Amino acid sequence: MASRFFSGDLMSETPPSRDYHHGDLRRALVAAGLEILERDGVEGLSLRAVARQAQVSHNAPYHHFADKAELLAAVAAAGFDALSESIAHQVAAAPAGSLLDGLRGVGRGYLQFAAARPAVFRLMFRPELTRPAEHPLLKEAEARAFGLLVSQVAGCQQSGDLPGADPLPPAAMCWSMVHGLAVLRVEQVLDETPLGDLPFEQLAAMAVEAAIRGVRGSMH
Amino acid sequence: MASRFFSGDLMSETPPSRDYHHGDLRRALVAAGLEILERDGVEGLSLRAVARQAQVSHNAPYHHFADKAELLAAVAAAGFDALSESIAHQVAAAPAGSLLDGLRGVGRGYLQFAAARPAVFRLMFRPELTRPAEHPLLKEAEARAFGLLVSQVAGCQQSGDLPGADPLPPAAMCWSMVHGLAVLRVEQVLDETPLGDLPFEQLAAMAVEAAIRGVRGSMH
DNA sequence: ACCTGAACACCGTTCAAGT
DNA sequence: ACCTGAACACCGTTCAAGT
Repeated sequence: MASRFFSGDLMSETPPSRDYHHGDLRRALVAAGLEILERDGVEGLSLRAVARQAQVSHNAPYHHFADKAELLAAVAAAGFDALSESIAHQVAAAPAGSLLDGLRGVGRGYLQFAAARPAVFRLMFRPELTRPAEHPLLKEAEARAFGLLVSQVAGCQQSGDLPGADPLPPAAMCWSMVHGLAVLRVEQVLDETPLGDLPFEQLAAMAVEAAIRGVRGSMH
Repeated sequence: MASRFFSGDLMSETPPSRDYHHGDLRRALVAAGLEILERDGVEGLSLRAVARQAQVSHNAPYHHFADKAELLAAVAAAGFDALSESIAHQVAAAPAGSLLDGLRGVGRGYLQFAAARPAVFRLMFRPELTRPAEHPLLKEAEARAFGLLVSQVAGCQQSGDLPGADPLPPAAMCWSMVHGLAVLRVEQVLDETPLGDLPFEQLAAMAVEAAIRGVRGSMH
């Protein structure tokens, strides 16, 4: 990166394209996509806009991605990795006393990520834009994030803090609860109801507790 | 001035061409939008495609809607009315014993609607396409559906089946739980996880029960 | 209350011809 | 591993001129 000097003129004579020619453009395009998401949201995320943001021609992306969906899948995969980080961070910060606190951390990390990066979160759950079935890297990133939840649930089951042996059904319930609130938030649906007056932090805490309670009941 | 005669005209009795010229095109466009949703999903729902489906020129919709968002808002409003019907139907079919059964009916009606009409459901929660803040008819249809949930929760609180006096927080929790599962379903996210093997009907029943349990706990 | 038809800027995608 | 530049079909939106 030290080879780039912009000092003043954006269109300098010495091309900083050395890095690009060695395969860095792929990463640059993903980074450009994330920047556009933060600035303009999913609506502004066109292939051509990403190319402009990365300062390459509008068809340069086709050397690294088969089509728009493949590019957006890479951006969404980066989003799922960031989500996994957010979850892992909250799990690590949870008190070590009860294993349920680790599960609470999963929910907090999920909701905090959605609130902090709503545009990325929205892209992550727009399969018509990312076509996950065709993009293993995205499915794997998705599976890693989901695995954090499942392993926490399984841990709670082994310690007896949660009933049952199969972690998938209770994990699905926890995911649904927390995902539902996250979606209502990032789509700004709550703003259009009387719920808009309630602080999101409070709703988030309630959702995490309600999910735990809902899942502690018998799930035969 | 040739009048139009359709052999299978669903809105019979009055001459179709006069209806169009007296404002029936609005309804025809909404119906066309719903048909396109069923056939091609949200992705196929362009203004021009709706006009084609209604057999009018591509700019005819502008006589009834300011722009694409206003048309889609009308389609989404029809969707929320259908959701309200689905909820009301399930509430009415619930056993009259416990008021909690009415609340269970709300959840069942919501999830059944999402599973039966996924494309309409997806449009309903795409505010970037419908701009609800600018379209009172949509917000009102949304409020009617949400009101069915809130009034059921309030009833349960008055009968002592649910704790608390303010129905909004528990309503938000129930909504989040059921909405989350609905979204994971209509976006086909469950298909990409091990959860795809579980039958949706079973997940739906579990979600409704988990929501009730989660909300019966103390919600200070 | 519509119609046809043209136009504009934008999009995803595909070329052809270069460095 | 890129570039320019053109092209295509599609889109939302706005005209102009008609019935």
